[in-house]
Amino acid sequence: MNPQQRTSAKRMADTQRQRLEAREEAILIAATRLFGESGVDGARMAEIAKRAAVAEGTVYLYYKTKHDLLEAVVDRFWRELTTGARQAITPSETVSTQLRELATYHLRSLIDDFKIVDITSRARQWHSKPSRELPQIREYVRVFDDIMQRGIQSGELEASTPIWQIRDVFYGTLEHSARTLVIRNQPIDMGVIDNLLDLFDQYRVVSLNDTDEQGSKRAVLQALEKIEQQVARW
Amino acid sequence: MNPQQRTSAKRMADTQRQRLEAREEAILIAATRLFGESGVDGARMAEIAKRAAVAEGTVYLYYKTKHDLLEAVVDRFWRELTTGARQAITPSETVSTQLRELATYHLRSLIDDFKIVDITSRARQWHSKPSRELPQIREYVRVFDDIMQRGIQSGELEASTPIWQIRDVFYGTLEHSARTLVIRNQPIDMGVIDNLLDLFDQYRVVSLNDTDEQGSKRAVLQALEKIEQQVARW
DNA sequence: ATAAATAATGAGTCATACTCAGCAAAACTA
DNA sequence: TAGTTTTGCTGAGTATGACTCATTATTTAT
Repeated sequence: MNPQQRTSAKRMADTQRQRLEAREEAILIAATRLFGESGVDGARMAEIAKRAAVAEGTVYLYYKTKHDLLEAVVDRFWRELTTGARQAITPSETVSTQLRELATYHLRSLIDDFKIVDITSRARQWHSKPSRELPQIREYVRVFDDIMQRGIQSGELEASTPIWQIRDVFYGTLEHSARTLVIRNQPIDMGVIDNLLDLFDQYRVVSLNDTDEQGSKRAVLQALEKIEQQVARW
Repeated sequence: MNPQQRTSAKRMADTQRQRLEAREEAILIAATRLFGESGVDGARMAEIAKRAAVAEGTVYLYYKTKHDLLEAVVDRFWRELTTGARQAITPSETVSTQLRELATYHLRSLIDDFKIVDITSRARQWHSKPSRELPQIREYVRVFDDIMQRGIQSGELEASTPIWQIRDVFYGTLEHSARTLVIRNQPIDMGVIDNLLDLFDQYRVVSLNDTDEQGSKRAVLQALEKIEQQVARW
């Protein structure tokens, strides 16, 4: 085989690979659309194939089952969300502002693409197998963790509460709020984000000085109540 | 028709109605079990019928479709959860304690019956129809609202944040935390509840300002007294 | 140009949610 | 209590839609 031929063959192989990837992408997009329109159960594999301009059997060359396809759709969605979230955050900003940026982006996305978000839970369920977290969601969640980590390292945030608990407050609240808003057919409500971030003040390191009399008292009170809770347990 | 006969007929009608209800209940229980074991897609209508000791066709006399049955299962679950939650709350206790009781009960239930909780989202989805809240969940949520309402009326809680936003923090956080714990195969973690209730302090009307020095002191004193009471008990 | 390997097709298979004609039991009538 | 009507139950049968695979088409290798 001379170099000329090898180059040619390689280029061909490349375009072929691109063709395959384009086909896979087309199927994924068609599935995303139809799942959104008709729900997972309402979506017919035949229709997905038709919209992707392939034969029904072809879909099965790329995705072994309907559930596999569903997983791929959901995975892709969260991957794109991760990219979007990272872009929505201003690197130079304070931790608190970054959290606000992330919260806003997240809530808006959840509302806009609520159908896909709703379908996410389906992807986690596979017959009797235990519910697991999808890899791409774990990746998405890291965007939050990174911000928090930075806050802790800079001394802006206290590190006494496990980060996963704070994370669950953050994402749990936003997801629930998104559902509430969608069900009520309301647009994004910044009040939700203001409220959430007010709560997050609690994780801020506040020093007990004269200039913050209220904060001091609150801190003392909270400390006492924590003791009370501990004692109450035993 | 003499009274004797009417009574007899009525009694028969009653026992007949009971029989029907027992059958319906049997189907519901069989479905709950199997949905939990095998997931919604893994559960076969034939198997549900078999476990309920009825013919497959009979199931369809009580529930028009599998999805209907699913809805009934989920509805029943949340109805029982509502009863349990109301029982878990001590009427004479403070708002803050009641919230803790509810949070603990809720988190524990979510973890114990995670399978059914996970299935709840399926009941909301019906092909392309928009996601809606199930009636019984709306009822369940009232347990929380009632506590909050009482807190606002007694002046213990401030009313500036819309109650639904606070509710979303509460349930959203607990649901997310439950998922985290289940996925990690961990038992209930009281830290989650402590953290959540610490956050809820923000909604408490604590007059920690100059103009109400007494109120501040009273709050601190009350906290100390609670500790004293707890310690006295042990 | 030809063979080998890889990709695509869609008619056919199979599992299962759901139906319905026939049967059984209960309720009513006299 | 026998006959009649009404109500409830049954499970074999149907329709649908996910998935398969023998065949055909396209690409790669020589």
